[in-house]
Amino acid sequence: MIWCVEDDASIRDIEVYALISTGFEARGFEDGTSFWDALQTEQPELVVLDVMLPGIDGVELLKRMKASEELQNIPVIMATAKGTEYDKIQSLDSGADDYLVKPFGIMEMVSRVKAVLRRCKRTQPAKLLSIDGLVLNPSEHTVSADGERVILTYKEYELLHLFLSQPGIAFTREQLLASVWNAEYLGETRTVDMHIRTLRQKLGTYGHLIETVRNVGYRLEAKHDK
Amino acid sequence: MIWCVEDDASIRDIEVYALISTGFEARGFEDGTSFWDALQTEQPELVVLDVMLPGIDGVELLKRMKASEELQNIPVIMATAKGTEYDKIQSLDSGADDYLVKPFGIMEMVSRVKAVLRRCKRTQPAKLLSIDGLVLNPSEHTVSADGERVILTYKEYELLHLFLSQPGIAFTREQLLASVWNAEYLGETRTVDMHIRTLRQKLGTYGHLIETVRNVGYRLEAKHDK
DNA sequence: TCATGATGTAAAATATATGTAAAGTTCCCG
DNA sequence: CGGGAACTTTACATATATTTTACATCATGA
Repeated sequence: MIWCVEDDASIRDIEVYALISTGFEARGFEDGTSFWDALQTEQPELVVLDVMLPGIDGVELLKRMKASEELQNIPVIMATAKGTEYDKIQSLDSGADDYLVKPFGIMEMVSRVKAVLRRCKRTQPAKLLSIDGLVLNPSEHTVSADGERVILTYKEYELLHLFLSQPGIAFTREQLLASVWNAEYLGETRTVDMHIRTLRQKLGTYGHLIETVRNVGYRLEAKHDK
Repeated sequence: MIWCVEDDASIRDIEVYALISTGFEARGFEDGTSFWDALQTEQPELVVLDVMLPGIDGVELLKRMKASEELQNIPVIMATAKGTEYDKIQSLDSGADDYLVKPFGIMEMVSRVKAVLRRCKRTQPAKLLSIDGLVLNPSEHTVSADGERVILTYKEYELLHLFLSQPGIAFTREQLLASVWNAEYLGETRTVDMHIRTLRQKLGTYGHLIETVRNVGYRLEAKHDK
């Protein structure tokens, strides 16, 4: 969802229309106040923000966003009137991710939106996978049980990652081998069981979450019934 | 908070209004005495000061401010009547940060206020990235461990910068290559490991903060559990 | 209950990633 | 040019992860 804050209705409509026809979801705001109110309940992926606005101006809105823990990670592109050199620099200093100088072509805006989103995607904190007190953090590549760090090897981590990403569903050994290992193993071997064992051990109490499905493989029980 | 000292009520109101609608907090004073009194209890971020004032004049107020330990760091923009070259020079000599020649456009004033604030912001201490006694100063491009300067090469610095900017996050070698090196990465090589090694060495005790995430890459441990 | 196949367990054997050192390369600066 | 610093590559050592082997234990159905 992209939000465009622009007081000129015709410009705003073009922006929103262009973004929607490019495949984004988009929504327009005509002043800083309505935009700021909406921010309190919902957060967009990116904001295109005009500097000159009735009510609260764009630079002030930008500063407020960057001052907020929740909002500071939302990328912002500032739109400034031509020639306002001070404004341009001020915007960047306040943490804008890019700027547009009016009058700008609508395709330029779209491509800058894409560029900024691409650039920021890496920085976005990945969400956590968890069940009860068992938490897996993909971006940190860490696992903790009730706050205690659990050191896992690569395969153990990958197994747990797979289980947590689809709790409750049973995986055959072949599936596990295909996901965590790359190739296929021909001969029957106890490799998977081995790793399941060490994983269970390291998870302590939470090891019981990994159930064995006889003749099939393993599954992570969705609820902790201990 | 911006303070405007101006005896002409209509000009003063426009100034205050323009600043407020730009997002600043602002307050007006009609003479030098009330301004000076207020300075004793509260300090603004910046002052727009008219030269011609009833009671104490602007240049005199400026000199007093610059003579005061507490007040000398408050930036001041002087407003001088057109053609009074003498006032202009005297203002700058006395330590004004900028000046406006009457009659000035209200947006010009706002722009100069922003510009001066921006200029002063640079002088203020930059944001540091640190964990424990390990400090990286982006504006100085320096690193120190427990106060001791650590000399790093460019790549080492960039690596540490990346780690410190996102503590706890695990970076793959590909990500590190993409961030610190710009190019793409062909074939397996030990370059990253090499730089991690030298970085660890130079950081001494703090080198332990850089953890290796087997099969993935490296991560800066957020807490120092030496 | 017993037989049987599947899974749990432990330790040894193997494979692999990373640490380390040193040699080779590039690039910059006088 | 020449010297040096930073960077890259190579080669080997070491630590750790993974796989195998062998056997114990368990669940299930006749």
